Amino acid sequence: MPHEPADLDTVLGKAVTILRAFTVDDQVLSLAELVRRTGLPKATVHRVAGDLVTNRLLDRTNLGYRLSGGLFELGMRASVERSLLELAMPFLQDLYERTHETVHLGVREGHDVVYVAKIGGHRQAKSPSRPGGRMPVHCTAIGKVLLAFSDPEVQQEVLSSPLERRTPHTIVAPGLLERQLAAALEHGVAFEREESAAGLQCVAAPVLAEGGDRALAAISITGPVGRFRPEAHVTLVRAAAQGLTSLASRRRSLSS
Amino acid sequence: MPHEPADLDTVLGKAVTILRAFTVDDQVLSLAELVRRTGLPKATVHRVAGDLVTNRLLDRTNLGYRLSGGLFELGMRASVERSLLELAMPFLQDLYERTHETVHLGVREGHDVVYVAKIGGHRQAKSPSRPGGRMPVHCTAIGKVLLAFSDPEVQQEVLSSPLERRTPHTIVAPGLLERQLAAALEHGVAFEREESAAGLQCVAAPVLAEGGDRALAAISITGPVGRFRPEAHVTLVRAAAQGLTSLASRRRSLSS
DNA sequence: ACCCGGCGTCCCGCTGACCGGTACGGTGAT
DNA sequence: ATCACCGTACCGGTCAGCGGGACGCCGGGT
Repeated sequence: MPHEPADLDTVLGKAVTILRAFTVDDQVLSLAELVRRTGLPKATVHRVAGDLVTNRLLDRTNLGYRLSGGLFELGMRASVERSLLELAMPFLQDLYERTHETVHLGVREGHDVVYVAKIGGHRQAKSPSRPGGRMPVHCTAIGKVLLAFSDPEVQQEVLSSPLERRTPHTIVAPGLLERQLAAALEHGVAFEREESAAGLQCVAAPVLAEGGDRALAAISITGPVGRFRPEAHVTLVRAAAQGLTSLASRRRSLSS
Repeated sequence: MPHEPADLDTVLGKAVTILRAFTVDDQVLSLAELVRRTGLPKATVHRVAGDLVTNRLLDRTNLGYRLSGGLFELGMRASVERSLLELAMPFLQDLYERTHETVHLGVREGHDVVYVAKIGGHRQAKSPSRPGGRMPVHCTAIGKVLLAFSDPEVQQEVLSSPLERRTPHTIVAPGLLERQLAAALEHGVAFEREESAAGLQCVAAPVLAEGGDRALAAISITGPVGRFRPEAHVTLVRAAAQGLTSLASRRRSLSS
């Protein structure tokens, strides 16, 4: 259940509906555009958006509304991603410094992976991912490894739902995908070869929870097909992920 | 005007009041604790918090409520800090790699600086700053340089308000502070010597807006008193900040 | 055993905050 | 001029939200 449409019969529901109408690419939306996207009556959007502005969740510009800095502050206090980020930064840092390729940290949320951090230099491979952004689990290395180290039920849940094809190389056959998940579970790494975006390859390793069979998060290294061979970095990602795993086990940051 | 108390006579006001009751250190709050902090009636908090949970802005654990991952996603879409972060990462990255000291990116919001990013390694100097966190402008290098490159009115506004003393070295004399701001404006860098936390020093340089007289953000390098000399890194921060300045001028991400 | 303080949950009748159809003024394209 | 589309403002009906209060649960002090 990715998007429960939120309860539109309550102020709060309308408010978050409006907030969620903003995507990563659309930074600023006009009132009319908000009306279009949310399906709410114009007068309502006008009023609620106004309230959101006075409550500092939205900014008003001459071009329209946009998500405010206050919302950024709030989001950065979100406990799980916050502690994760804090613990992980040094490891991600190391990885970047040794490879100079793009490094990701992500968690699973439903059928998607949500990127918590992304580190890249000036010449980084141009990937569609963004911190706070989402990608389908089945077409990314991080997603696969997260799925491999999930409860079998959710794994089945994902595998049995229709798999979106992002590129010609995206794996949509559940059988093949299932075999890759098994391999990922066995070796503690997953790969991706141009399955989410053309010209990109990835390796990913899991950050494990206490028991060692469930993943809290995953780390990946991404590079362009030419210079970058995922196999060459297996030990590196795995080491980083394991380091983070042992560090995380010493902290409380889980729960349902 | 740091904290307009939000309108408590509206659902939305109550909701954000509850959300803002969470601080960086208090990741999970019980119902009772929320009641205490917000001053709202217990029944109200119970209901609104419940609504926030169904709207995926809060998580419910057996220990209490906490800010959810959905809020993190939302916050990462906030336009200004988002584009800033995206553009700045490579520069921050470079700075870290060359110095292996803690690197910050921050913006000003009222009398505080809000940290947008923080990069540090395993052995980083332990500073009180956190991404999404706040510090008073007058006791940090970033804050000073941001203030120096602000409208004179806001500068006066800050200088004429009581300045909190964080450490014995915190500058609370408006006169001295004013002189430092003038120097920062002239040289394009500001310093801090154990003014926000014991044992830490900083250099910061401004990322300038189109006109070149107002700062959008600032970059800083932080290190421990022993091995770290701020003066040694002046050219480095300044170069990074200028690089980012020219990059930012080619993008639309300002406005009031 | 007993009580007591603090917790989370639930109930329920009153009321004013929210709703959204409707109308108005401005602006740019045709 | 005309039109389409925008943002803004009004306003009366009604129902969602309100919060005092009561309840059951737990743990710790006596």
